[in-house]
Amino acid sequence: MARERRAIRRIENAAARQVTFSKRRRGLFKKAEELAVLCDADVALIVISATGKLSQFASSSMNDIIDKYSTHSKNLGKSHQQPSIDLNVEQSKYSGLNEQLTEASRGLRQMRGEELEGLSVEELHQMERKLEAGLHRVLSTKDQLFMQQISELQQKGAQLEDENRLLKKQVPHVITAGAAVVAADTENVLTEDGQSSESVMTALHSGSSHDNDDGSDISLKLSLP
Amino acid sequence: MARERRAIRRIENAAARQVTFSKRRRGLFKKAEELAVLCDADVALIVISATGKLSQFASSSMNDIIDKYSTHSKNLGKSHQQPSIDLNVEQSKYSGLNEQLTEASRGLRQMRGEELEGLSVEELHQMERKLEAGLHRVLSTKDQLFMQQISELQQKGAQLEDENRLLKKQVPHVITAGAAVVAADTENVLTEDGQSSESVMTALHSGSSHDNDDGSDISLKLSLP
DNA sequence: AGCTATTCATAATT
DNA sequence: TAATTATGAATAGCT
Repeated sequence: MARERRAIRRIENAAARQVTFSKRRRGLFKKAEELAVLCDADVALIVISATGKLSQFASSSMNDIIDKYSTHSKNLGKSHQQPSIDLNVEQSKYSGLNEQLTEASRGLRQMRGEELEGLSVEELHQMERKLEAGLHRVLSTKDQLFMQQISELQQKGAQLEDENRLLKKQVPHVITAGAAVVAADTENVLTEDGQSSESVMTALHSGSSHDNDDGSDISLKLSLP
Repeated sequence: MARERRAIRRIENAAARQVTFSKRRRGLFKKAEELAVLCDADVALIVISATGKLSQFASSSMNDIIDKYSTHSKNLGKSHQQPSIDLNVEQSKYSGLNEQLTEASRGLRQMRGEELEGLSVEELHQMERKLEAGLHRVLSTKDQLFMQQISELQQKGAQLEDENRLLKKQVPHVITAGAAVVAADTENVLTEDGQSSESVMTALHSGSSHDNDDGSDISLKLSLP
């Protein structure tokens, strides 16, 4: 697209290939995001360089989108039902989460308060969308934390089971009357959440009515005139 | 890129949005493939339109690429020894949930723009309230299921630990009879991955307490009066 | 679906 | 590696 057209085949020169990779990757991610925003589509993009470095973009939750893909392609892709933890990735959307939420809070304060006169309908819409996005990410993250916890508990449980099996082998005759032999095969569920936040129009309430803990309980209400 | 620059925000007009979607999607896929070919990279692209239609591109095998993504994304991705999990059975528990979500999403999409012409403001408000309530129920239910699962797993873990303790008490007595070597092996098994059994309970709380690096810590409460 | 006028992305070069 | 720039591509608004 410049100076001269370049044939679309593998660039043999490694340095040139790397340069082109950087440039085109940036462009590709930009366009992926633009498509998602402009057209309200779910977009997931994964790029792994020849050297193995990963970059990714997902308009919502990568795992949600992959799940949808799996469903669509009927591959019965249970292979990816594993608890998903897509943190710590280069382009992770979560890195800016707190920042965005801070911004959202400010926005909410503004909306609640007095300075609404100055905002146009379009600005309100935009704000609404930002809040939606932030909320989506929060819910997504909460789900992931849940899933992660469940996964960890399952692993620990499995470990304990193994351990117990071993111990029992060594104590063949010493099974005591009161030992709680747990039927350890109760269901373990790992189901991705059903994409709850495709768009949360006006109000959303995570009903996590649990005092308990993780601080991820969100209660947000946004309403437009 | 033409006639006039278009701001990158959701295109409100449904028809225009669809047209732009088609055009840009084609361009995006083209560039994805070009990047893969030119730079010898693995590229996976999934696009799901607002109406739920899927398109995809993968430079090699979509599943391979997703697997690589998963590997990259997870620190804990080594657990190929998951306890026998029957996902399919449990899926049924969620089928109703997903249905509700699908319905809610459809409704929300409708509210968002498409076929609203015929509805009065009052009807819209009513719809909004319905959806709000439905969403609330869905999220509530989901959270409760999560919590329930975690609770069950915790109980199970605690029971296993008790059992484990009991067994351990008995093992030393048995081994004095003869099998010292076996006992040593047992110790090793227990500490195989450096994770002691006692940490089962702490897993739950690990998600919330630290606002660390990964940005995944969410503790935010937004509420309007 | 096609057709341009424009803007954008980027290949070559510094 | 990061700019610069000339040029080919992509695409927004129309029809």
